[in-house]
Amino acid sequence: MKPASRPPVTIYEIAHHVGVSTAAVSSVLANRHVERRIAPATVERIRQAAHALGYVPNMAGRRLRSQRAATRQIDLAILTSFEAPLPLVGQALHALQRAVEVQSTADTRYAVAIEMFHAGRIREKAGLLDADRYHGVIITNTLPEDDRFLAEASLPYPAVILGRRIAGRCCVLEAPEFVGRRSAEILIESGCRAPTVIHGRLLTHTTADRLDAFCRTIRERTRREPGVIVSDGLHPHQAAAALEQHCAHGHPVDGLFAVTDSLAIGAYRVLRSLGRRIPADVAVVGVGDHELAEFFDPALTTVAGANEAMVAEAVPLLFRLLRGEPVPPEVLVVPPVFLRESTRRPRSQPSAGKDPAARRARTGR
Amino acid sequence: MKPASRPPVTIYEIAHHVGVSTAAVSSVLANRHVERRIAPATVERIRQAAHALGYVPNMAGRRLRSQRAATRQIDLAILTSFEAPLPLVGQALHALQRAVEVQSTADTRYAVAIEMFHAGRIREKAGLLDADRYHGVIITNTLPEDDRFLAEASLPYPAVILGRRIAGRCCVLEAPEFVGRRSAEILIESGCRAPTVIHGRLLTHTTADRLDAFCRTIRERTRREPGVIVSDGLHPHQAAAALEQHCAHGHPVDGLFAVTDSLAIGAYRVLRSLGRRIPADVAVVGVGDHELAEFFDPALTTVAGANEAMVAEAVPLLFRLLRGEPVPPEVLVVPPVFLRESTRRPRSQPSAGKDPAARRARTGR
DNA sequence: GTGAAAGCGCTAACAG
DNA sequence: CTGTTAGCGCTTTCAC
Repeated sequence: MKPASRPPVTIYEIAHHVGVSTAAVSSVLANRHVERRIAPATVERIRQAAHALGYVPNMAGRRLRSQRAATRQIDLAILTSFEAPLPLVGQALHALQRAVEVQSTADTRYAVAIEMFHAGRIREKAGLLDADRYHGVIITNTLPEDDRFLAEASLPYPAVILGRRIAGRCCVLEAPEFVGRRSAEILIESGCRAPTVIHGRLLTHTTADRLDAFCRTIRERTRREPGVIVSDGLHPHQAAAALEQHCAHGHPVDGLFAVTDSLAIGAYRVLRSLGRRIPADVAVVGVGDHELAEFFDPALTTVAGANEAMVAEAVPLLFRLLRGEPVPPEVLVVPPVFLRESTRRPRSQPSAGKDPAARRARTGR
Repeated sequence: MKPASRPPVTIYEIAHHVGVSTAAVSSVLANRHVERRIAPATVERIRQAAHALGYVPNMAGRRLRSQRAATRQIDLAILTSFEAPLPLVGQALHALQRAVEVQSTADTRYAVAIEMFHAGRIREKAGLLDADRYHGVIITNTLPEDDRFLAEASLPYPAVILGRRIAGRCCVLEAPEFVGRRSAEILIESGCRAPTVIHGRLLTHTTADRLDAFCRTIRERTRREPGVIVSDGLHPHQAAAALEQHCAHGHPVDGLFAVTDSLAIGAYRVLRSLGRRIPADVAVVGVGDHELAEFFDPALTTVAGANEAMVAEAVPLLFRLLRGEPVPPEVLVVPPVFLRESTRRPRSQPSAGKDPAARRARTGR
């Protein structure tokens, strides 16, 4: 943020500067000087002055006045973090746009904006609490710090929160524990003895829940500690590095749960380069937010992140809030599960005796 | 679009309805009734009335008035089609947000909106020509029909066009022919005898250019016609279906250029299921807009779409337009090339004699 | 506790 | 051809 500069230039100043009326300036700026039959020389002087003075139109003023056809504009926003993977934002955006298109009437138009904050620092986002910006927002990809802020802050507009539970707000969530538990079960059913989870250092509400549920389920069912790999970030590169190091340290891995799709992609590459076959040597379960999961080789089994489903719930909720209708404080979405090749471990386990790495992993040591 | 309904409710009507002044209504609606010490009963009645009448605040009015601290708001938008792949939009959005963050000052805030139109039907987009919405826009993912419209239309705000050349507008483009030509060269250098291109039915300026340049280069260098596969859409499924059918018809393919990354993904799967090895049997070149190209198996060689580079050029251009500074009518971006495994055809071609499909393909028949 | 009233920056109807 | 002026819907100061 740079310091403030001088106050905005108005058409009044331009008019004064050129020595004409504001009406003349207005019409020139709106390219309506032809109808107004303004002298070409004047038009030119007005344009020059506007440029020279650094005129920037005030859209609020323009809108307020020209809204003569009684078109009201509804301003919506999606609030997300810079660090978040874009696909979820893209999905939300797409769903919102489609809804908006349907909701649009001759006298109501919508604008969908995106606001980005730095993960964990939503409170520093300027203008967040201003009541003069948005009619409603969808908030997503927050970190726990952000959630805490949102719980205290009184946002001056209706909001739907995606993927987090925040007291007093309308939230759409993945059914808690589901993803972590099902992923653990899938790995166990695949015969894994050394199930391991990989996650990024920054844990959101959702990823923390997945991690916890996975670990708990593994402990309960196998009486062992699950392996845990912490990646610096969510990028495949980082996941690959973390997994590689984990394996290099001799930790056994024959089943991998990636709390996020991008982590699974990174894992695939390392496993391939280590000569570990999927699913024969290592079964992999990902979170299927990624539309390409089924195009991986082998196709990735996913306990699908509920993104799409969550978005589908959130958008109508936002419109209900906008209309002032009552909404449930919380909507749980149970994500679909896609069993694909990455966990379809053959019963006969043909490689068990041949591959030393696989055997070591499978014995849990 | 539904038909119009009654005109918007204002605080004046609420005030009238409840029998209080607009000042009272305003303070209640802004949750400032405590400072104003309004009677709880009145507060409640105002709230009820607002709800009952279906009050929707007019942000323009609010903003105009409360803009006392001289904060001016700059409204920017990214205009894209519903049908476009979201990654490009995501990149543009991200780049724009980061720029906006830097540009923000205490007295200037930015809002970045996204507007979506249906491919080829940008002219039907309501409010596109309204001067009271945006200070500037970035337009992308247009089809030729849209480009024609944009060339005629006089948009009432500065615009930067991504990936298309439109007379009289500031455009950022992939260096023409580069992607198609380089891709053709890479396949030829890989020893392909039956290079084939796959593209979607809808051709944008960019994809058409890639297709043309590819075909021309193949013809010039090999004196043969390139194979052409037309996919119904850009989705991997559709690409897979198209390629499968092409192969089923006995058309030889030993080199494939996918004008779009998602097409390459679909192709990978089909080739795998047909038992064709990449790159031994079929070399594949994609367009590397996809951040995951290097995580494919084998890693995909890409003549990178210039998306990232284009966006990096476009954002500063938009700000220069906003400041009224002169801009070049056209900026060409030469995309980087990433040679990866999908074209690293081994010199010895160990499979040439063994795989009948491969041999057939390689002889060009 | 509450109302009256002055504009925010702009457009457009109207009067020269 | 050009200027004057009345608001658009809202917030806020000031007066009661």
